[in-house]
Amino acid sequence: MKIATWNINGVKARLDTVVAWLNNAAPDVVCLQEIKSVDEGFPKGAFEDLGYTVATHGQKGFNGVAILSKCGIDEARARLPGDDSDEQARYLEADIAGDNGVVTVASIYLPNGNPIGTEKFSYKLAWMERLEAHARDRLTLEMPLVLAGDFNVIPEPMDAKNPDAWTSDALFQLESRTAWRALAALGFTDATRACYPADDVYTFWDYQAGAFQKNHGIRIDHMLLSPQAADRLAASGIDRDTRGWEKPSDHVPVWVELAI
DNA sequence: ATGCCTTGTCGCACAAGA
Repeated sequence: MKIATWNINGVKARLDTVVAWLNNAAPDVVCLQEIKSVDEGFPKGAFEDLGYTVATHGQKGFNGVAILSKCGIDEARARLPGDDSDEQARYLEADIAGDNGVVTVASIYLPNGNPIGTEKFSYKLAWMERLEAHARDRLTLEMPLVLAGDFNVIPEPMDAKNPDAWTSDALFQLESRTAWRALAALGFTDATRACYPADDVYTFWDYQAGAFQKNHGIRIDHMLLSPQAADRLAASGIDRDTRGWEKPSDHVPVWVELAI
């Protein structure tokens, strides 16, 4: 089962690009972030025509996540537990059956948190605490689980072309990185880093100042695998070329191939 | 030091992104 994640920065602006990539990359399951659409406005039919079952958790104008699956969706659950007053659409998980078992896949759009020192940063950290608590719960099931999405965290200096440029950014704060590490330490495998332990691999390049041309990138889109998912990891990759396409997202797809 | 682009919005500039 090939599972991918991609922050598309607006589904309406990106529909043709996403469809072209789907035809090319042929993933079985896709987690999308920043759809920037309400559920009713999501172009479900365009994806159903390609054989995908579609689940969305949308919001007007900002945020919004979705999951596409060629293996159907047994059950989908929106919203991260732990704060009923949180109205931002940033979490959706789905149970998906493969040929050799069921996997739970989560599409995550973790808060950016900038600027630091504001309620946006404390919201990010609180959200990460809720994510850790939920992940802890799910891990007790001892089932294949994939946490996929835009985590808005640069885990290590090697995950940025120019780490010094990010020292005062929420993505690279010690608190953000510590929360990421605590989450991973529950027993997850960072699939990209496991497959590319020493390479400069990035998933985001800013639209501004020719960042992609200078390869001024950062790695902030991640796929965390529970032990039962990591045991079945066959391959992973980053579809960097999509950043050079016409009308690109500022993020690129990240994927894993699991024997499920 | 600042803005650099891009998207969506009851637009005719602005917020938010990272």
